[in-house]
Amino acid sequence: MEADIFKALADPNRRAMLERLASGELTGSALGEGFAISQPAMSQHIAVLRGAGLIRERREGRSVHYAVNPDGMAPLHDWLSRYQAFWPERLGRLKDFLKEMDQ
Amino acid sequence: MEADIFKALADPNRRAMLERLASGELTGSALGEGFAISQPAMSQHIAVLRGAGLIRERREGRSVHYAVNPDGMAPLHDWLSRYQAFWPERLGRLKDFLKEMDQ
DNA sequence: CCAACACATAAGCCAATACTTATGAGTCGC
DNA sequence: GCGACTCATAAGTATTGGCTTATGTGTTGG
Repeated sequence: MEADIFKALADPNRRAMLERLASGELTGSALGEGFAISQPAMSQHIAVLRGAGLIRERREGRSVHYAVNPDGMAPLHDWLSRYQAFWPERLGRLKDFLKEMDQ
Repeated sequence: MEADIFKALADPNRRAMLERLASGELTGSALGEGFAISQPAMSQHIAVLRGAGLIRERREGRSVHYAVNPDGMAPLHDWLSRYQAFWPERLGRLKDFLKEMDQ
């Protein structure tokens, strides 16, 4: 699981795809625009991201709408939290951020 | 930078090494114990982790002590925070954690 | 129906990478 | 100084991974 996530994120194209999806749901062809790779390459990347649980898909007619999976990054976050002890100053900044959010 | 981190973390052996180092500083040979790979392989993995800024080293005599770099994971954390909007419930748990820390 | 469309799968190719053995460079104890 | 020790580097090999072209599967509109 965790390993699949790290592997999926190791590729810059896949990270870029995720970042585009972070702005909202997109169909496969819409997501592919701006990438200098073929449609099959995109499809394969999507398969990897889905295999890692990072995206969800919703078929609608002949197109498929992809979106970021709400808690797909959770295992990564959990893994990363093991190292929070190493950056107390960042915790402070995060605290400020959360305080702001409360208002 | 960011790309180097993701690439470094894509390998399970390197992640395991980091997790061992999270418990505290270790020399190269001590870090290598329990891994079924050769010493040069370990050394190469270490070079990748250092290249990604994830570990620091301290020479002491003929051995080298490796440790997690305090803010090496910061770029990863920053990247990940872009997706925090997708897990509000996790933010809640984190808030509780920080509140506990204050006491 | 049938042609165009949207996406997935197959198969092959090439580059990146993780591993090996062999060796190098520096340090320590005797 | 010399052998043992710790780690790094070199060079070669085998696997992995991302890309391509070609093709398959399902959907839609005329």
